[in-house]
Amino acid sequence: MALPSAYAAAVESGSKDIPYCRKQKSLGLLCSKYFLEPVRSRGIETIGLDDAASKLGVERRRIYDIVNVLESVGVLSRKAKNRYTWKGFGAIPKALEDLKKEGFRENGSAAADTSCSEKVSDDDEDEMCSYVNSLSQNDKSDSSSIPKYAVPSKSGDNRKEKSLGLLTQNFVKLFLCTDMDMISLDDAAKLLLGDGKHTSMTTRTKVRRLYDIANVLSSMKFIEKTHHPETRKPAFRWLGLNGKPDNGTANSMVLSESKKRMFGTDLTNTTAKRFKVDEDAHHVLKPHNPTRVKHETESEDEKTRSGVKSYHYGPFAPANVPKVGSSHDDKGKTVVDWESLASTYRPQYHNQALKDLFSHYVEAWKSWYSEVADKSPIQLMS
DNA sequence: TCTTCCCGCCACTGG
DNA sequence: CCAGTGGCGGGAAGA
Repeated sequence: MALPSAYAAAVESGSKDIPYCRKQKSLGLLCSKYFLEPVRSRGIETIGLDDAASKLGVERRRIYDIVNVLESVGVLSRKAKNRYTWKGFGAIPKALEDLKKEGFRENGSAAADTSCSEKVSDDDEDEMCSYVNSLSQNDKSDSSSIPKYAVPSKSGDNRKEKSLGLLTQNFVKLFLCTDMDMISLDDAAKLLLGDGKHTSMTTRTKVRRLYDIANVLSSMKFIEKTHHPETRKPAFRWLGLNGKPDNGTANSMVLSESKKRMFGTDLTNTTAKRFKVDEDAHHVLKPHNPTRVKHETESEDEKTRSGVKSYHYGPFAPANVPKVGSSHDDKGKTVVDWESLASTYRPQYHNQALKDLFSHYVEAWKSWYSEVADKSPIQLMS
């Protein structure tokens, strides 16, 4: 039953010296305590919310939070009222792949935005705006291993638009579809979930939610908290499938996590050195592996473009792939003509804060890019 | 003090 | 109508 609170209950029952510790109640801890650790030893089955709540000694409300983010990453799926099915970590690669594709696809239709009035001159910025802007839109793609928070009907459904699940997916997309490798929740909050136009959720609230999300994603080793090398500001860095609890089959991390951190690296500070590109840039995230954008690993048309001075690389460019057939062909070639697409979609932006933020990122990217461009061709082993 | 983020009220939802 | 869900933001623990 939904005991009000383990703490309160304990107090009532007489155990006078229970040292309430907030950290023992953190979503991340709860998540690993009940969902992650045990699940590996016990068989794949279904999960009951009540069971979880009582076992963890927390109120039901908390379980919803955890379950929502787990579901948005494919680990769980709602089966029925009070019941969730454990999909397992094996479902993650597919889910991430879907999210990534979805992210790129959304980008394509972003141009159909409601109010495109302002015309900015800086192209790169436009692309970034385009991408992130689209994150706040609902989509209706056909992939299906992850819950779709669609139904962009009328004004009434703000509920879903603000859901923790959607926020989680968009947060993850930020890493998957962008070369951002590290970002502060504050920036993420600014970037995600609407541009304030219609969404009334305040940044502060969004940040609170992002903390919730970050906690459970951390417990799953999707991300890790660190500090910006220079600023010391706290930020989260993407680990992807590398830190994932081994699921037996080692192939899970092969696809989908084409770029980013190489295997074995445990984050501790493996890539820190790479972050020394621009001193004058105060941004938090670091672009890297610009050419490695397509979700497939094979291609190597990188050098083809690396000489050009354009920044129309993938992650921020719309990628509405022509797409063969219809359903899922995980192996589709996502080679797109970024250049032309980029000039086709000229999204607008009307949020000073975001513009500033983007200028930031763009600058960072540019300096990094140019440096790498004429220094040596990117070479990453695979 | 500033950051992190748990708690639980209460509005929605769907059965 | 009611039980299940889950936004949302106050405010307290932690650093």
